[in-house]
Amino acid sequence: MPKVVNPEARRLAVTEAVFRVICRDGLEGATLRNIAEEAGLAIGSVRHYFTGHTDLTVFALAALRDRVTARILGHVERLLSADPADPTVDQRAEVEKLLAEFLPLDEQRRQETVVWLEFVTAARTRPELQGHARELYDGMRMVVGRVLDRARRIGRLCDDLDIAVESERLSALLDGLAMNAVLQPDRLPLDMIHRILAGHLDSLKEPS
Amino acid sequence: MPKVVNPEARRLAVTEAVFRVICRDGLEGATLRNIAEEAGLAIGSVRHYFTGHTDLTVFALAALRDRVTARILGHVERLLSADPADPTVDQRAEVEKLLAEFLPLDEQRRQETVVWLEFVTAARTRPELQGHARELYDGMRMVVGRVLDRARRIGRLCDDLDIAVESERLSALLDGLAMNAVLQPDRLPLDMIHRILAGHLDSLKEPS
DNA sequence: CCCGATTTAGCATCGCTGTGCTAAATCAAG
DNA sequence: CTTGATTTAGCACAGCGATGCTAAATCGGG
Repeated sequence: MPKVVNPEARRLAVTEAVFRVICRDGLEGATLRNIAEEAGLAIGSVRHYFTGHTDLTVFALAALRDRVTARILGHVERLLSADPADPTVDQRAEVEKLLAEFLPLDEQRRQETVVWLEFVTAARTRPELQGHARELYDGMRMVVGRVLDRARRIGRLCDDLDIAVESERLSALLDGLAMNAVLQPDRLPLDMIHRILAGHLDSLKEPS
Repeated sequence: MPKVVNPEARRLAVTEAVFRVICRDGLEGATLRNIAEEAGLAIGSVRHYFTGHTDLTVFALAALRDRVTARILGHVERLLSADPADPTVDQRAEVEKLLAEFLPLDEQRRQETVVWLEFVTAARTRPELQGHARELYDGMRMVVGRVLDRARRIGRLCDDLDIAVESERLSALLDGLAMNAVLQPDRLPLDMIHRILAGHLDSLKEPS
């Protein structure tokens, strides 16, 4: 009987409007009115799918987490299931490709990085965001840790390195690069980012 | 004839109230009302020293830049003027101490780091903050670059490293560490931060 | 004492926010 | 076509923001 609409699709559409607004005006500018306008809806319509501003914000952060997780996990599967002895796959290149997924190297990842930065900084003073923000933090450490674990297993990681420390160091480097690439794009061109990541991986590998 | 008051001191006092409010509630909570209350003044009094909210914000960012610059520059002078041949000074330890000044290892630096993070992320969408934010960015690169330059001159830097790349890599690592230490203090304890920095410096030094 | 520039305080306005609530529009089923 | 649940739209309100403007309080000099 009712007008038929896919509610989940609507929520996703609104969520993408949220991302665009945050990218343009920051989380501070992500008001219900701005979001509704960006989504091409009336404010009342948006409120039909989200009980309030907090709900919408938390939902958007969860959606970001899902998006990032899905994108990264694809690469993780591909890397971790690869045969270390297969000469046709360049293990080092695969690792570099995987880790580059955490960096804003194209428009999609740039948008995700901006939204991520806005959310995690806001989470410091907004308890309702802390949970998902921490999930993003932990998820990244988990992935980086697995990559280093695997490198050690196949004998490509320098022996005198502590994986716990190196995992945190590499993660912090990626976070810092992502942040600076987004905040000062003029000062940090893409090829410099690539060279930094490559140089860091070089410093981790077992001299052969 | 007038009531005598040191205006500059007043402005500084208000600025410190701004820092405290940003630390507690984020830049979003740094409204004239909140700041005036934190400073123990009436809103009208604050407005006597700052023409508006924008002025106050920009002034506070400039004050942060001055504070950080002054603190770092002291260490820089001490390090750069030290005699490389003097066996009583541990060059490596001095460098580590200098770079640690960029990290939130005590309450003062923690507050500065929080305020820094709030400002630089906000500067992305607020043109009036871009200038000082960029000065902070460039200042850090300059200091780190000088440290690496000096290390190379005294033969303590691995020969096959590019200073421009390593300067940016170390800066990004410090930024990432600072950010994560402030946003996820539970996950990144102080001794881990020290071990990461120490490990990074180890990876840069010329094997002797 | 008292004058007056400086400093402090506060009122009034306007714009924007989130949100409770109501009402209209839509469209598949009967 | 009629029906009615779903969806869309929007009004009204209270709260908080910045800010133009006015008025009171302060206190060193004459």
